[in-house]
Amino acid sequence: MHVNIYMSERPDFNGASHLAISISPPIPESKRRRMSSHPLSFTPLRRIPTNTLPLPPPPPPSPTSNLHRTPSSRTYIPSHVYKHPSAILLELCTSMKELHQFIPLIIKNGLYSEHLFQTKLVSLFCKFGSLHEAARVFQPIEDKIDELYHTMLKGYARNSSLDDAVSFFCRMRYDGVRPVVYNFTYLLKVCGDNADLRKGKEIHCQLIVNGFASNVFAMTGVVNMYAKCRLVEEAYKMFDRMPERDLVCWNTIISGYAQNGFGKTALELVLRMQEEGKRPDSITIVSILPAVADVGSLRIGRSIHGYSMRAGFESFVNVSTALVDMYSKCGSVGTARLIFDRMTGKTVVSWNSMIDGYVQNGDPGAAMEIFQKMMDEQVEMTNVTVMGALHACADLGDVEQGRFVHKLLDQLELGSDVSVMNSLISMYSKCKRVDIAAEIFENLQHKTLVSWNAMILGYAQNGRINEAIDYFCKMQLQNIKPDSFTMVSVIPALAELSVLPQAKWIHGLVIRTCLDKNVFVATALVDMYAKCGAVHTARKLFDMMDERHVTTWNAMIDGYGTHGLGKAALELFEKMKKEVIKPNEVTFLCVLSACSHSGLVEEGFQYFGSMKKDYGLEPAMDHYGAMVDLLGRANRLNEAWDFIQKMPIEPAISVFGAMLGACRIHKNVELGEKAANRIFDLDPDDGGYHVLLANIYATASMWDKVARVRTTMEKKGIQKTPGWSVVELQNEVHTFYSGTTSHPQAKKIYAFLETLGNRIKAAGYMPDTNSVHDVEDVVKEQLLNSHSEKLAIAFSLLNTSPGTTIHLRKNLRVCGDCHNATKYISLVTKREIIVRDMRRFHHFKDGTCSCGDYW
DNA sequence: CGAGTGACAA
Repeated sequence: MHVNIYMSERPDFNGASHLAISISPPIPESKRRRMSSHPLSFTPLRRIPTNTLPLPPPPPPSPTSNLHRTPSSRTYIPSHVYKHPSAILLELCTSMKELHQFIPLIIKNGLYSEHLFQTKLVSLFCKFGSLHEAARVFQPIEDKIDELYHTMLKGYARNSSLDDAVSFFCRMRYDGVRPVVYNFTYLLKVCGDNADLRKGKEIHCQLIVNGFASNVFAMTGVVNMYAKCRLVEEAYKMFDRMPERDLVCWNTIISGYAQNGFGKTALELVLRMQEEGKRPDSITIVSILPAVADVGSLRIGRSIHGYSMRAGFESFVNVSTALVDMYSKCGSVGTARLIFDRMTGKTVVSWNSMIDGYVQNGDPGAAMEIFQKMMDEQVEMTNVTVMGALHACADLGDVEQGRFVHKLLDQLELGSDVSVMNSLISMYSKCKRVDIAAEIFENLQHKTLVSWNAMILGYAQNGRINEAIDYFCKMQLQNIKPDSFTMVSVIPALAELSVLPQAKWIHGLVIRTCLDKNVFVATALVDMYAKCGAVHTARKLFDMMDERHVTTWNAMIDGYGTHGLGKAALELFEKMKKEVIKPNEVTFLCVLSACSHSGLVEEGFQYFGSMKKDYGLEPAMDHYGAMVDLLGRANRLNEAWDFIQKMPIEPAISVFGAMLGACRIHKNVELGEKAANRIFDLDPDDGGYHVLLANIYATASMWDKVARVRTTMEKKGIQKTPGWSVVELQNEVHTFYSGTTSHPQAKKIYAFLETLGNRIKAAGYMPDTNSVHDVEDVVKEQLLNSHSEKLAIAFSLLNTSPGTTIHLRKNLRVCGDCHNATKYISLVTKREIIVRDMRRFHHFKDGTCSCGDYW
């Protein structure tokens, strides 16, 4: 190392070692340090070093030179002419190790007691992050110059806690050091970074007391501090009061608005700054582009892009990266890619933005390609990269790629990053591997709220409702307060359970945690109440909301639809249009399904047409499926089949599935076979549709064909989804499967069903034995009687007091016989029975059903 | 000496 050689040769320092100090004027009494803790407090404050070398004449001041700043009481030394040797040496230090090597040499040269050296040393220790060593140098110095304090304060502000910085500032004041403006700028920055408003305000006061209230630097710091504490209004007040405002100050207030979600105001301020003759620089652009993304205006984005090009900012990596981000957030991922490809010297942030851009635009495959390319080019990744890649794997549902990224974590030493671990939990959950997600979650050392949320959502989305609710309770036992995300995960799980008391419980909890005003949470509640059969409660909640999202309207419309209240659904849709809420694809899906459940065929067609004509929404597969369902249920099967033939896109399984379902209802074997064949071409192994086809044959007494379907299923090992029904009783959820005998009350239930059977037969019920074959009529009846739905109803009747409404939920569609039987049961027992099946609600009352036998 | 791009869970 050349520096060491230089030192060992004992160079000639030209005697300029302490020029700044030796010619300084005497220290006024008022500035003397209190050194009560030091036994030598009476020693002269500024001793002249004993190893003084002969002084050269002071160099002439040069007006153009970069001035070496010292307090005004001392002489300015142009740095290019003169530099303190210890300063030169220390400037060559690039690491803590080198610094430690230098110190003995400097002590040996007798420079340790020089102020410039001391200050430089403190500064370097701070720079390398060792405040402890900096303080060890600082503490014993007897005659501390102001700069030493300022340097030490800077160190505390940059490396340590805000408390340490502030208390050091107090000590500095106590020691009689006069604060300079950059003491405040550093402190304000820490207050801002910590969002510590209380301390920020104190510093602000101190700043005023010390006469910096009109200083641009200080006040920019104040503006920034308030903005970072989320008080943009206050920040603007300070900004507005400033007598003069430079570019940095404008940038500060603009990014303040942008970062607090006021993109529009930020953009307006850019216009105003230009009116005041300030040209936006690259930092203005980088600050404003996220605001453009926030507003989502491609037009404004393009004009800012144009400005940047004219101003020559294109070559700045950060500007280009911000452009990539802006374009992809405005939905123009192609343009983002063009800019990305043209960039030279991409940073990891650029790569990350491109990956996230593709993920946000629903192209996880392209995101993974970029990720692959990044690995090929050996760009060093960050946790953000990995999170983006995991998100893409999750959207692809590709566990293998997800596992690959997971393995990469250990090499990157990101295995301890909570955010990354949370992304892993989400990825595995979305890839249907909740088991792995749960393992990661259990092993996670410092679980955050987000970890819990990800885990709860994972369970909820994988149908493991009980675990979702379990974890929700567990997290509260660990004193972790749920937020809106938790609620939005757990409420749909309860909606799936369809149990009213639990619904009310979570609603209460939402109110107690003050989350009831959150649109997403409130929407989830509306949806949940509708799915629990309490559609009117849902509507009350809907009406009480101050703010409604499209999804809120969708939930309510769908709620009416599944309850067979087609008219109410359409009225609400019209109201939505009047309130100028733009319906989306999902809205139309809800509307069409509402029409379908209520037999409103003409209305359905009208809305289907309006979708593209009035709203420019291209019908997707599900919309075609809904139309086939609409025609099919209304027994217009031939029209439905024609409709499928005329579809502009290749019909998928769901469309033929709707057709097959309609054929089952209306007992049409010919079209049913056609639809089934198309389904089995597309997916030969679906259990549900095989059963549906078998049922069609059974209804038509085509037993040989029934047998053929059954054989095919057995050969291929296709499983029929077992039917289940659930009811809630005194905070316990009871699940019944067909023919179950394991329930503690099983004997009682079957006995009760027998007497009940006689009662409803007396009222006119005829068991639909047609759909069962090969066995005696008595056995047929027994088979029908063991359907999960009847078991659940019997159980509820046995265990609730007369007059109580019965709610039950089943996974498949209600079968014809159960539907008919339930009508009679509601009549003879004078009970209201609400059944939620796979598709809709059935309200049984006084011998009729709300679906009007139309399901 | 003050300003600045990406960011986990719906």
